[in-house]
Amino acid sequence: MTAERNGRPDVPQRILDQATRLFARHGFVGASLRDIARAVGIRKPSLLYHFASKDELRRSVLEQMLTHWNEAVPRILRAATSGPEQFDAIGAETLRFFNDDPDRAPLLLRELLDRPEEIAPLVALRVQPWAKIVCDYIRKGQEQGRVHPDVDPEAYVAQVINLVLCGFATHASLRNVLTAPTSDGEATDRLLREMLRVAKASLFLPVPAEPPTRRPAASARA
Amino acid sequence: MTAERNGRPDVPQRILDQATRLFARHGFVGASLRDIARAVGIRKPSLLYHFASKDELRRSVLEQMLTHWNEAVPRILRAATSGPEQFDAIGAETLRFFNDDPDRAPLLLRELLDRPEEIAPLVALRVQPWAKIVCDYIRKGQEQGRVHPDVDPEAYVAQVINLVLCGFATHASLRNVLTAPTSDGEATDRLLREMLRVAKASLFLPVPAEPPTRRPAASARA
DNA sequence: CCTACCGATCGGTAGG
DNA sequence: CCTACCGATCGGTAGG
Repeated sequence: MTAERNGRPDVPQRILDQATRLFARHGFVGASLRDIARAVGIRKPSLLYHFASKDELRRSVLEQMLTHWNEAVPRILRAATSGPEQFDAIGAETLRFFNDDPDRAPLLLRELLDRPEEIAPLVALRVQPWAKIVCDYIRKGQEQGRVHPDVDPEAYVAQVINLVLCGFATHASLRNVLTAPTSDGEATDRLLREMLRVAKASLFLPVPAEPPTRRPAASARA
Repeated sequence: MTAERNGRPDVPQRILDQATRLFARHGFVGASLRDIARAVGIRKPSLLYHFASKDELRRSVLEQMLTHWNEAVPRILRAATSGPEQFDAIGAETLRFFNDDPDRAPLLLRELLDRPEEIAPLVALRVQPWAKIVCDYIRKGQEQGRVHPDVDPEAYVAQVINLVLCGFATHASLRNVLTAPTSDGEATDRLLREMLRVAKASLFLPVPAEPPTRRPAASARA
């Protein structure tokens, strides 16, 4: 346990939290050690006592986020066990990860832009198990005729990652690109709902009409 | 004309080009005026003779990109006139815009992350006409039963922008997240193809089997 | 965890 | 378009 007796997290954790926030908002070079220290309520040299350099702080921030991701993966894979709403369950758990801390998507996206050669393999490693499950699920669905036969599983997964990452990282900016009349919360809802719908509709075949009490389809539509 | 007699662009244009490149690669704070000046082959004070401040240089870079976008829009809208492959034509022209200069997507994405409140309305203004056409096209398609009735046109457009922007900005990093066996060019192709497929498959209904010889289409909808 | 301080680099200016 | 220079801020260190 790294939390102190009173409710407040200990200093290293508070540094990590504020660094996450400021790196996500202003980027690695745009957020100075002074800014981060001030947000924590200490001086810069004190910060450097806990993290030997700015770059070590960056790596620690990233590592903490990937640890959180690793904790979320079992939940996601459990959601992917069986049942007709597997996809919704995986989607809900994945969205939850980015919703739990709104800094995660922009932080990851910035790292991908700033240091692709360093981050890509790191992400690949952690996303691999998740992606493999989803790809297998897709291929099985294709054999069973539930999934579009022309889906390229790996490329589909990559594009959905793009969609989710960018969707969360810029939804604060892009929701106003839509017509203004909607409230902020409503605009976010519309964007999230459409994000999931796009991911689903591009994956599944339009269900060959075999729900419980339906006749052999053909004319059913609307 | 701003180009000199010999093939080389004039100095301000060369500054804009290098600034675009370095802002896209390292971000606004991460690319110094010294770096940009050196890439052009002049000294920093000379650069500041052409652009009064770093921020003015940033605005000029952005303005040039939006100007290029404005030049692409008529081509895109012309492609959207009529014919069954409207969507492919719009897609091809839009992809061409980002392909013509690989710095455009990351530059725009970085600006959206760094200065959402400044960039969002600016993008909204320039994307509005394009988005309106696409939204009208979607709604017409919905009335005609060619497009999924549960597509939220504005949200769909926003998500496709996300997909394209992030897809181009990070495709260099994420294509290796896929299985490695493919060559770089092939991986890019797979990602681009899947990007278009996702955008299309989530939009159109699975063509109600009434190809060339079209009749009034009364039976297609219950 | 602090004060005091370091060289390097930042954006920008003076002056020609 | 240049050389020479400015104050401010950067990441990081000494020393307690």
